[in-house]
Amino acid sequence: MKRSSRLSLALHALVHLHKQPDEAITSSTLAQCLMTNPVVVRRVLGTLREAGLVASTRGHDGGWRLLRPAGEINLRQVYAAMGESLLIRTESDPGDIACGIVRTVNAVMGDFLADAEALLAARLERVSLDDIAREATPNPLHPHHGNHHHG
Amino acid sequence: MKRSSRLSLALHALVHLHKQPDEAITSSTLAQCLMTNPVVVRRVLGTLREAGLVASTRGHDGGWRLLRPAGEINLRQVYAAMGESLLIRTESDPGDIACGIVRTVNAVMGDFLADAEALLAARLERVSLDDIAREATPNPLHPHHGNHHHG
DNA sequence: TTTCATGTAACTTTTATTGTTACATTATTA
DNA sequence: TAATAATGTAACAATAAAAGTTACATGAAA
Repeated sequence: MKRSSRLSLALHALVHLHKQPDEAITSSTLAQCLMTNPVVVRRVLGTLREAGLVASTRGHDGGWRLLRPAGEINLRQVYAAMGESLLIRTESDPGDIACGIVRTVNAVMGDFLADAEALLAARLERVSLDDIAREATPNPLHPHHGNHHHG
Repeated sequence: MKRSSRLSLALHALVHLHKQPDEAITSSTLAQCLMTNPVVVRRVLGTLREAGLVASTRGHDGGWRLLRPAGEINLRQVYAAMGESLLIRTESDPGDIACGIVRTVNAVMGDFLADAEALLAARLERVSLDDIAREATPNPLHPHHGNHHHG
């Protein structure tokens, strides 16, 4: 795994958990699916656990499970749980703000990004984990071309 | 300069050029204002030049100028010129797409981000360089609190 | 008590960005 | 034409952020 983000790792793991609800999946197994390291999986799923989306059990037959139906988990929750911004940061470092222009650019961009953030969150809320899972195993009636969540 | 992005550097430089329209400003002078290196300034402004927003002249009394009135330059143009995405990339590396779930996650997120990108671009288009420049020298009638471009 | 799993700290590797040096190119001016 | 002052750009170094790895403690079940 090179350029992936924790967000897409999280989504990928959640889909796997959703598709195998009967038994817990270990970090090692997930790591193979996600082509990464068990510790990385624990780090990512650990933050999802703090958000109440998954649970982990230790010891024999331990591993990770979904705590809620996939239809009740939306991407906004996942994205919020990961604490990542979908938007880049444009602020300069603290030493720079002596310049009034820098402050203004930061302020304008900050306002813009805050607006945009809210906008994106509202859109993410409309995509559920189940939406993704359904696309991952296309219904024969709806072949898997790119007719996604638009609208 | 540590965490700044090329986008905010570009905006900062453009405001400076706007505020001093009478003579060209050199990379070195701008570098001092932006607290960075002349070469970095050239790199950033070089891409803005390709987009037709600024011009550079070499030799004696050379430097950088704005090519258009600040009211005709909007943030969408700047952002497009810089070739940067405001959104993070969530795609995994090519080796990962053997997994159908990864492909689906990538596809869904890709669609979402493409939508979001268009949305943000439309909003950026409504902010002009002049808007920023005016805030940087607040009109006494409109003190400089955070009444920015919302709406 | 052995085994298997997570929890987590510490460290290394990798990648992207930024900063820097050096020098060629071009334009102006004395 | 020579000196000067600027950009253009390649090549490299430094930095920071992210991911990968190792090692081991902790907890639960057989």
